[in-house]
Amino acid sequence: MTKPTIKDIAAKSGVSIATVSRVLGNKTGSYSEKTRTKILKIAKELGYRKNSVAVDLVKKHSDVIALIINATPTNFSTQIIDGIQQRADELGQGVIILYAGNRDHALQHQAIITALERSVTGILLAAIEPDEEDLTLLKESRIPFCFVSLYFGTTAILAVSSDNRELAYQATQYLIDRGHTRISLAGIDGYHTGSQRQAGYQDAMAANRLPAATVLSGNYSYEAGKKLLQAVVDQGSTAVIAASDMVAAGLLTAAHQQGVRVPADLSIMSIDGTIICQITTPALTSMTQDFYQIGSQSVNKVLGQPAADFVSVSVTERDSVARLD
Amino acid sequence: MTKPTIKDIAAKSGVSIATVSRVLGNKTGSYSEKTRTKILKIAKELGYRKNSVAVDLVKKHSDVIALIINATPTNFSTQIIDGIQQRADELGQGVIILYAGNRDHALQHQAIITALERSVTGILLAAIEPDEEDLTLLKESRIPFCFVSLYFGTTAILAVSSDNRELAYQATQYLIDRGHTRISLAGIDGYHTGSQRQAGYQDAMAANRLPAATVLSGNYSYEAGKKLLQAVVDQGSTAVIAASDMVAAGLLTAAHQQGVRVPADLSIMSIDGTIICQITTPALTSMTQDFYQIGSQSVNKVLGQPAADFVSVSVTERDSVARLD
DNA sequence: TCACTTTAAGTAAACGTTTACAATGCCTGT
DNA sequence: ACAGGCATTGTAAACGTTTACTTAAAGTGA
Repeated sequence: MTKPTIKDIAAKSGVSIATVSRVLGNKTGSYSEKTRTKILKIAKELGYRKNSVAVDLVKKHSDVIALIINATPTNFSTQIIDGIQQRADELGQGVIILYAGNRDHALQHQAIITALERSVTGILLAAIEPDEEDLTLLKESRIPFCFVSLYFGTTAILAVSSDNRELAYQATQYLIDRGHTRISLAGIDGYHTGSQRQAGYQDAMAANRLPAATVLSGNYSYEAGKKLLQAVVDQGSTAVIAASDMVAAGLLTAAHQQGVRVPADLSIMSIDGTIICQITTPALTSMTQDFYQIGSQSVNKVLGQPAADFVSVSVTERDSVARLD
Repeated sequence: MTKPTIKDIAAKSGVSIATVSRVLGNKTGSYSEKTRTKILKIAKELGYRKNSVAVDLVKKHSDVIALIINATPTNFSTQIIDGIQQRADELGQGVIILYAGNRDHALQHQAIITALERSVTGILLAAIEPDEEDLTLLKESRIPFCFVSLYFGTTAILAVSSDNRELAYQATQYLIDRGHTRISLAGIDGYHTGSQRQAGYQDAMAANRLPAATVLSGNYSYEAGKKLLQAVVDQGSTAVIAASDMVAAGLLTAAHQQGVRVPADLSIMSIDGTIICQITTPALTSMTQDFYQIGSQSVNKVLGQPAADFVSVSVTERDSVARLD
């Protein structure tokens, strides 16, 4: 037995497929109660399940938004996804997630194409740094897209994120307020998010007439953090701002291994504020982002609803920052 | 301008849509090189992008496998996804991920239905415990499904996972070999995975003529771990097997807070072996699962290729287990 | 040159829905 | 009893592809 269609239901109940479609689609007021119950009964008997592919084709439209993610944001992705899923649900949209690997260009490109070919309502790109080609592809398609947790420095491209410059500025100021003057910034890359944070850090240092250290670049990973501790020590800093919780965790592991005490010898300020911060010893003080909000606002934005460009950040004090006197 | 179709290409190049379709679909040997280049050129000019929805409809088939995940496996999900994506790619299948929230029944059900309606090649359910209704739904559909990281105790239902009984047995034996006799098991639930691990633990204890402690149940989360430390202490155990890295991390945090030294006062053996184990202090000794393999094998299995039922586990020694003398 | 094969291309049906439009029958008020 | 309206249903086109079948043209060997 092959999968039943509305044609089967129509045949079995002696009505036309149009009527079946209307009943199943809940078009009000165009069929009698009697037909309705009969059709519903037969549909259930047959184990009918609608073919969304056919529906999408005729409607030229999907009621689905595609979310493209990569491996990097492991730690915070569930919060973003929760926010997206929840808000999408409220707006009657389904969500499919496309995985773009670990900053893998081919996969990333493939994911975008897949989304485009499926006539989705909108495309969300979480923590994805697109290359020119991808961006052109997106722009030329008729379908709206929005970057999540990434800001281009222009409102011409839809995006929802924390204000990375402000975030880094606050992180830096927080450390300065606690007496630190030699502060490192570690683990960021040279793309949008990274350079915005770098700017915030440098501005804050300058505003306090303090010399900014050379930024220690990395890829937001645990391994990067581990590798960068030595450089931080070499810079003679008493505090370091980590580009992510993972970087912070890596710095901390390396610190333990090399006998650098945290926070006595070195204070660590992390960026993200996920559960990772609670797991380490000492727990990591962090600039905490509201990933759930970022997710739900981005859904609003990609669907053309009013939405914030930036969502607020706050510092969560834990145990990795010392006050210097 | 609306999205171009093969009809537009056909019109512009003066051939029929059949020919266009053949060229674009790379059907060899049924068109001349000249037409081919002409069509390709025009397609590019027009910015043509195939409509997968229409293709799927006519082919009644998707070349896509659906992966349903929930929030719980945050920690290991990327490895599983990597394995799945990689293997699926090799076999010419795309992957779409459907998110089922935090063990949210409605969402989970919805995700299954979505997959069913989209005529995917196969459905993968990662760390999902289905209820009867979901299982019936899946069985009655014509499409193959495979559970990932969950074993039903029967080969009637496709599944790929670690051998949870064996895993727990080994974990227990490992601790016993190091002189522990009072061992707790914390954080598991009563479903398949949980009860298999419980059995392994109890068997190992019995085989060593040791009394098994009452199993401390939980939901594999950090919070559960935190909450359960006191119970572990109350059981007077010198060692505890944690149901997951997150549970282990929770136990450890609570231990720090309550002055219980790890591993001096209490040894912790974690299950999973993700990066979390490296982040904590002390680093967590773990039963390490090969999630990448679990992922790739499950793709094989759901596509009808030869595949393992179980993938091997191993212990990774770190610093959270003490030897008792 | 003729019958025959090969190559290149076209025609039209099919996939499973939705929906504009048409048709039917019944009811209403006069 | 009849025009008009409404409720209910049917007919058929459309969505953008793929593909079986057909046709036309060109090449082949004797």
